[in-house]
Amino acid sequence: MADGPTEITKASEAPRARRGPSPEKTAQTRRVIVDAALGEFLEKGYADTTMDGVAKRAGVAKGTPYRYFPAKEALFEAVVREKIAGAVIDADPANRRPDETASTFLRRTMLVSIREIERNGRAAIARLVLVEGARFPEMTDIYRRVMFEPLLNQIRTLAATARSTGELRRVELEKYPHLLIAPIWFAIIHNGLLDRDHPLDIGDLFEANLDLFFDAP
Amino acid sequence: MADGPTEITKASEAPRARRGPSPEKTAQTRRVIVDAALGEFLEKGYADTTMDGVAKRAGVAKGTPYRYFPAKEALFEAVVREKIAGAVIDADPANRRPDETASTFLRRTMLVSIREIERNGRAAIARLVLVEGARFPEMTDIYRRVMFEPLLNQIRTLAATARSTGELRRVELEKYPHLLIAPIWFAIIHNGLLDRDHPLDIGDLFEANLDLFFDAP
DNA sequence: GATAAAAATGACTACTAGGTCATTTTATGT
DNA sequence: ACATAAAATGACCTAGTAGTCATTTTTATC
Repeated sequence: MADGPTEITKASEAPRARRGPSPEKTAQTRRVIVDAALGEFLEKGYADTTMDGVAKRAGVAKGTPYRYFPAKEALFEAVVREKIAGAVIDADPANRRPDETASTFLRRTMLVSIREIERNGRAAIARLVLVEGARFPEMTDIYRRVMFEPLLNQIRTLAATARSTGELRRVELEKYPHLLIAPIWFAIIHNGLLDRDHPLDIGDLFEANLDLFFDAP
Repeated sequence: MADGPTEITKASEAPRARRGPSPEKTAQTRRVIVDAALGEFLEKGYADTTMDGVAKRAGVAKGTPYRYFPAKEALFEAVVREKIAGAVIDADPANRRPDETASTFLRRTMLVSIREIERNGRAAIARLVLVEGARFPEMTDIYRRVMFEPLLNQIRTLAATARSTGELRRVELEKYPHLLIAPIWFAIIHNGLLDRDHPLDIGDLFEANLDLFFDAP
């Protein structure tokens, strides 16, 4: 997937002696470049980020990133792919404790990750994927498969269960689980793209929304 | 604001005889260029749109757009500025009929414009503003002032009124009028950027959301 | 039809930035 | 120390595109 400059020694050959800098150093360089690239992409967007700028920020020469990524596009894809991974908001019903209400469960799982979403940079990545999505449909596909659809399905399942136990009276969540996450996305674009000067507290907004479905305590 | 190629005759001078093509023709050319530019910007985004491409699409020569707009940036700004204008979703309480419930009023005003939002291209413009917003903060400012804040204020006012009459039991709307429009924005980015193949019906989503605040009929 | 003023043209320039590669540096095994 | 192979370098090449402007075309007036 992501090519490094080091040839992988085939198991069939005799493991030839390795010369030159250690693989650890190489991996480190790669990491520095990816981190620098993320910073540039977040600050300037894809089009306004230059490979030279990335190299400068990483403290390497113009040509070095090209030893790890064949083109700017590949660098971008690698960056997003590697940074999306940890960005999952999880509400897997399997983790629900016995006798825990759906409402409490959602506060313990979703709400907690949501409250960190701006601080830990995941909101910024979401915005990056959104904004560059038209140019990189594959990127958006990954995002959807990894983050989006699983969460919607978890919410749908949870809603169905909560309805059957009588905890949830409203029917809307089963048809439109989107209604639970819409305020999160709204706040993400609001805070980063629409009104940076008056950021919404994403956690508070989400809680207010939760109260609409599950009556406030 | 938007310079045309024709000098404006000052009222103090004798109104000299006008030569060359009529102002109507000139205005028409300008319109053709703006429309072509909108098309290109929507399809390719700002960075990937070329002035030559705009000219070709408009059926004019490379240099012609520059007679109307000094630079690509100015063309983009003019395009967005002129297309934002009509894109207002309105729920001005002043238009509320006597004895009309808040719920009915919102269905008659907001819901109607929302149901057209994809068809009439306003969703696409919203996405354009979002996606290019980082590069053109001024553009986003206009959007916020013209579309965003007025609507939020209208909703807030409406919520306060509906609460005082007892029609609205939930308190959330007064603190977070955003909760009413979040699903609209969510659907706009969902349909255009996240999952083009499975578009949500924005009107239905909005109605389901409305039912959360005002009990379903 | 001649004239003049504005509009339109498109070859041209300048510049930016992606990508290459011969050369140099680094680090390891002998 | 020396040899060697990988990693890193940065001058260089090139494609593409924003913006210019001398020239040509259009069209209303005389």
